[in-house]
Amino acid sequence: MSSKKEQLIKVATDLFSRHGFHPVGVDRILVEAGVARMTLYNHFPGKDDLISAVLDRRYQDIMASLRASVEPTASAKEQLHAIFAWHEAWFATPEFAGCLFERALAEFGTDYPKISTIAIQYKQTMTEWMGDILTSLLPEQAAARTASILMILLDGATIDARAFHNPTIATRAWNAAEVLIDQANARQV
Amino acid sequence: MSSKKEQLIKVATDLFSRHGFHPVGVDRILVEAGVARMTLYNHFPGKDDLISAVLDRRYQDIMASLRASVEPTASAKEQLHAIFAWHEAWFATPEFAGCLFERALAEFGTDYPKISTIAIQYKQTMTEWMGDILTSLLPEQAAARTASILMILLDGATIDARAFHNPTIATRAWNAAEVLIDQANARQV
DNA sequence: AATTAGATAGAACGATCGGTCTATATTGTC
DNA sequence: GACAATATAGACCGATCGTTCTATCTAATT
Repeated sequence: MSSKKEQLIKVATDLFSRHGFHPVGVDRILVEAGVARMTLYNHFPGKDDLISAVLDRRYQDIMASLRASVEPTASAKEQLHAIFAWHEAWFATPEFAGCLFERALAEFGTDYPKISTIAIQYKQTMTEWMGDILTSLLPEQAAARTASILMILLDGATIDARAFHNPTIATRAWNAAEVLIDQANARQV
Repeated sequence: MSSKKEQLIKVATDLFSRHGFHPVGVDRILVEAGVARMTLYNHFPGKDDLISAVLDRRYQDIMASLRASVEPTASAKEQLHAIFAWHEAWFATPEFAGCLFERALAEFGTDYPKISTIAIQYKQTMTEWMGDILTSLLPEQAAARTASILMILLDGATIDARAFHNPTIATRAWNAAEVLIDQANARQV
């Protein structure tokens, strides 16, 4: 894989994260990456596709990092707790600026499938994953239902952590998640 | 108040909601509003201030609509349920495109105080309001803690409702909220 | 009827946008 | 050392950006 292409994705990810997708022009990416104009357009048909590549890379990085932080032999609740803890650590990161998928969705809406598809897929993958973990505790339907609530909690926590500059919101979200899991579990016995 | 100014705010709100803040140029707003260029700049120093005005208006409209949908004599849970029900109705609206405050925050970050302040204030007002309602059920600290969870649920539900085109997520969020309120209430007795 | 404030159309500003083209230079492979 | 692929700098494209200016016109107030 070309190192120039890697460099472009890396720099673009950083700039988009810091300033958003629309405000960052192609020129700025080129200068900051130290890459010639045509090199970008040889690797990507256009800016849209660079954004797609950035989101795609981000998707793979995040999922790998998340999966690495979850011990597969641990209990369901421990696994889910690890996911929430991963988010708290992320929120505390100095470069944290919200979820790039959410922001892409916010800027482009669902009208640009090339961009919005990845954002939605991320959400679905996360929900399904948590649903799978929950099947060891709950029947399938309840697991799916609870997983979608956990996703709401994660998304809401991510939003509020950025708005309030408060990483500990993840802990609060996990406390709520634990109550909901226990309650779903108790009800089902 | 000038009808032209009103017209500008109204049309800008519509366009920003549909396409985002950056992609909508001043020209487009002018054409769609049927207003001359200088009329806009006589009412607003610049596009930023028009965005501010749009968010400010939105803030007042939403709060008024929300407050009108909540029966002040009802029980705490009924009042909170009304807030969630309001969101569900909103999600089901054909023009629903996420929360404009969230999207402003996503596009501009916290670097533009003129814009981000209103978005954050909205979140704070909502959280405090729900906290106030909860004080009839819970001690002050528990009320504040629970309110911030309810805010997370509302924000997460708003995000996911747009991403999944699924208004019923509000009901799911309310079910979770009810469990959490009851649990906080039971623990405290 | 005179005055004043607000709105009008439209040209123009410099800056930036995403994208194309060309011609030269560098690189890695056989 | 030859060859093919990749990267380079930089001019250039038309379009759009937010904003300013001028000069005319309309509407309300006195």
